[in-house]
Amino acid sequence: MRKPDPLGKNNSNSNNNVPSKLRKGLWSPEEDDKLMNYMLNNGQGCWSDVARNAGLQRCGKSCRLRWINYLRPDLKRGAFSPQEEELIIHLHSLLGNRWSQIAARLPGRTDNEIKNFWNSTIKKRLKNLSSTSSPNASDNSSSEHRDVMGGFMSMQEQGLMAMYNMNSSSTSLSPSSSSSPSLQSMALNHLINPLSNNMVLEHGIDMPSTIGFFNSTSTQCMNTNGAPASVGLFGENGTFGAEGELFVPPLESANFEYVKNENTYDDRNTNTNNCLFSNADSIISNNSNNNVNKVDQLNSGVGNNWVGGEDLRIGEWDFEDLMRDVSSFPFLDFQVE
DNA sequence: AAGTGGAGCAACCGCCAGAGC
DNA sequence: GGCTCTGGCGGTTGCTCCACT
Repeated sequence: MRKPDPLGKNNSNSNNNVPSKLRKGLWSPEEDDKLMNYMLNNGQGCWSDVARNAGLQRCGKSCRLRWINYLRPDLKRGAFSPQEEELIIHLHSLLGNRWSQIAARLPGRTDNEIKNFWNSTIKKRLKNLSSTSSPNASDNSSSEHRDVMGGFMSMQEQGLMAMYNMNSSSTSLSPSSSSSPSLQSMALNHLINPLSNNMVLEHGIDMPSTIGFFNSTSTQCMNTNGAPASVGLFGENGTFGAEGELFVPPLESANFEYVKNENTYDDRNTNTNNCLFSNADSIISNNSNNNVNKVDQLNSGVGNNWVGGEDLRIGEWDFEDLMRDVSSFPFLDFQVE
């Protein structure tokens, strides 16, 4: 961690337009208080205005980061649960280093947090595993393999680990070393037909019949065989999904307003809001309203909407369902460059 | 007790995209 | 179309803590 820079000496800011008096380094408790109070009273606006109006000698970007990664009231603190770890691995295998999109599916977690966790912990485990695995890891005689998290690896992951092992001699095991999709993502992509927006899974990957996905041009939630899935149909008014059924939104879906127990959730402006809803009462499409988040909505969480008053919490998710569905869900918004 | 190295993590850096002029 | 500003994102840095020797 960096020391606070009370005199603002260390000021080679990347933004050349920022005056040199701006502070850098660790945030002091006083600065945190200022920013927190300002955000709670005024809500999010232009971040450079936030910095100025809150009386902070910080650039807007710094304020934004501090708020998103540390001060936001809906942040979940503490160690990652095994379920979260497993979900991160699954999502990373699908999305690569798209931390913000991974974070969008982990309520209360930030992209920075997940990125740090991956780089410091999971990557190391994968590396250790790849270095200790036999070179013939792709020769899977058994149907199930224990993965690094102690759970059973999916078919995709077994193949991915095989790719890891096959490539470990020629690459530096760097799924996070570039902005391109990770090795896992690339491996996974081999399992997905890239020619169709419907992305039919190949090679006998099992697709749960009760879960569908959205193609990029229609609102129809499809099954792998092209038939409508049993959940996830958008209606003309944007509502969909029977109560109690699992809905998995597409990554780059339209903005939604999540309504639960009369608490309206303003899900705009930030793409850290998309969540997997296991028991949403209703979800209303919300494409037109670009209002700025307001204080009362901030109090119920800008970014992810999982705060003290909300009765839907991470620990209450059906992670078993979540993992099963996510692991086989062909998210549509990523491409292999 | 002192030194050392790794782990964890907050924050910065640099790039990019979109909006506005 | 070009420029500037702003927000967002992924990669990286560097500081602190802590276990180990």
